[in-house]
Amino acid sequence: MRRSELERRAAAAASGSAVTLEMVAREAGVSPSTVSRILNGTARVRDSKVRAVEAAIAKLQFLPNPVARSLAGGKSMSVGVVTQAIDSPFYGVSLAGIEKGLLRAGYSPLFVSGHWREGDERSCVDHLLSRRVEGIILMTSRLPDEELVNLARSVPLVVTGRRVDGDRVYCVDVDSTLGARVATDYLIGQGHRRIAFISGPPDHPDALQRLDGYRAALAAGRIPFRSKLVAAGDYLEAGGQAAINALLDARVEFTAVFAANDQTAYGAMLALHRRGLKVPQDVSVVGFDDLPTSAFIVPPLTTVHRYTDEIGEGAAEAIVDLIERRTPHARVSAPTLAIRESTRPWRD
Amino acid sequence: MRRSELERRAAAAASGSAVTLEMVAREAGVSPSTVSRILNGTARVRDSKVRAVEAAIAKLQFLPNPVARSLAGGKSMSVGVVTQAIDSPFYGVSLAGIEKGLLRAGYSPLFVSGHWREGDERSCVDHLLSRRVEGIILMTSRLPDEELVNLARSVPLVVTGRRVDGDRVYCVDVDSTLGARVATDYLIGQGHRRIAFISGPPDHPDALQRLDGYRAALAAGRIPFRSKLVAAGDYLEAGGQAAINALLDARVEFTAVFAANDQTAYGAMLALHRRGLKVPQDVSVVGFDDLPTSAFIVPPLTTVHRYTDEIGEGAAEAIVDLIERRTPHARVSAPTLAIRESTRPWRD
DNA sequence: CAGGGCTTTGAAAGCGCTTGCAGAAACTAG
DNA sequence: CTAGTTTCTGCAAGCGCTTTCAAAGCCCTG
Repeated sequence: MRRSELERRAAAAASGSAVTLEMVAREAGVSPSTVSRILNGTARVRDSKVRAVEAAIAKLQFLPNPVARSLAGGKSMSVGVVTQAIDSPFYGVSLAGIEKGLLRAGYSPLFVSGHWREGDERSCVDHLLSRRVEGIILMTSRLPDEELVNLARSVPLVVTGRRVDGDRVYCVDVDSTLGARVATDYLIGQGHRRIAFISGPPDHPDALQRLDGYRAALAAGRIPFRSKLVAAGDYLEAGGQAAINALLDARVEFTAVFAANDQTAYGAMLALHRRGLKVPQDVSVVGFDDLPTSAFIVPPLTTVHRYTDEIGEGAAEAIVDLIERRTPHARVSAPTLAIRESTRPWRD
Repeated sequence: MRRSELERRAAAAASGSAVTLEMVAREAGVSPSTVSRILNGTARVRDSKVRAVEAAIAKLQFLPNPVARSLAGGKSMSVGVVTQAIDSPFYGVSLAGIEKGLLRAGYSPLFVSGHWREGDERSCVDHLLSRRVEGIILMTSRLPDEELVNLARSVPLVVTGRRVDGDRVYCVDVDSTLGARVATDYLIGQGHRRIAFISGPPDHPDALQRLDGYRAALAAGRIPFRSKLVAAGDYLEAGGQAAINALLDARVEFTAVFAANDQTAYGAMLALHRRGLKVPQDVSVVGFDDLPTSAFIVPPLTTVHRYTDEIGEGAAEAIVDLIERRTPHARVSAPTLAIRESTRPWRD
């Protein structure tokens, strides 16, 4: 069934003769306007005609041309998605969620990557605008707040990974501060006092939030914050590795490491291993993100689980709400801690 | 500069007044056709007018509307990309390559996921066709050969991960058989004789190729193939884990494991660890794909490196060639072995 | 059964751009 | 300087669909 349709369509396209709305109209003995109205539900149409048109559509295997639709209706039924790295294990899951949520509502996603560069991101947005998208989802954008607010004047925006207040801007995000807090609390609860923190890139809003959460947990645990325990990472494995090496070279003592994301944690674990330190016997490690792989590395990583798919679906839902002038209410669950085997209690 | 343009555009869109080609024509004192011709280089135009139009374009910040362009010109400047799982770490890198290659040639990608399901894949293709893409890239498609050949009558195709012969079909792929051969050869060269193989899903062409390569290497090394050494995996971590457990439970003896992909290898390593076997001291492990993470797990994984970005860029290049009626010649480099620390020589 | 008020429907005018066609302009040659 | 070419360039007709506007049809009521 589906199969033959595909073939028919293929043949049609090959011969350059796609079925048009007009052909349907003729076949059904009504005017194009009527067909259009039935298709879009923009007006009541006599039942008998509805049936005739539906029959014609089925017979001709008509599929409306979205391009013509966009042009005529001024709406493209597509939304732009600016991600930073389509190949990052982290974004992948969100993107899948976005795709799912958008398709369900009849929109198609247009993915483009900003590569963490402000300039690239700007041209992505331009590109999307020129494609007449009806909304844009920005994953952890780097553009300044004010620019986003401004952009929102022309097209609704959903941003993830940071907070921006504006008229047609909606933020869907997990609470990174809370996640970091939970992770650090856990470590403290396990008896750790000297907890190193490997940060993310300092120009990343959520990296800062994670640091805040770490500090808040320390404060709550009456442990003084010591900047020597904080090492700079870059959200990548290499950064985590370098950070541990730096810490160890500086002879900083710690019994646990909280890495700002899982990739950082992987790098950290490798560095510890190379220096002869065992996880979790000598050092406990906690990550953030809970990448699919994290449950399978050796040892399985204790990490902050964030509901990444929810971010994606939530973002999709919110942008659709915004486009259709409803008030979005998408929320994502609070992060939780997935306790696995890279941590253990500490007793001095 | 860029900044202000974006703002201007935003404002324009907000007030519903995008700059049109006609406005440019008026500003430059020529007809719309002339502007169009200059834009597309479809005809010679007097120098003075070219300059006038260019000035007008710059002044008005005109950006042609791709939707109108598609409708009028019958070409959408977009190509569909059917991937199986946008969130798989493996596809990510290819997708990035595709995006890069396509954008460079002026096309935009439309990503959709088939989720490894034939039905989903079919609707993806339908969706893309309805969006009037000019070409489709299918990443490891599941559709039958004949259907693809047929589809190619309506739109040029590039398929990865398998071979299909047809008129407007081009395959870009790494040689999985060779990759598997290289990996297994290496293990044999290190003195291993009992090499287990964890396969991929049997309905996956490249999974079969990997098995072939494994067998070919054994044959070349005069080692009899033993089916007990082959365990079924699913290209995911869990499958690798289960496979090792099955092997161990069946008391199959082996000193090395060749996993059909890296994710499988991760799962295998975890299972070995849980059973108290050390990698590489007790068992050597080799993977396939060389995911970015593989260099950072403990121990860093020896694995077949495939130039995934080349697959993406090659696919993009090929589809553009096909669309523009040139003969594609994109090739991807042969896989190589990234030797790291999950393997060691074996002496009985 | 005429008149009023709704509902249903078609004609036609676009949406912004491309392109075939034919007239205008610019050259060349005689 | 004119006829014959070769270049330019504008007009107008779409691409396939949406949407306004007004005419047509329908159902009541008095």
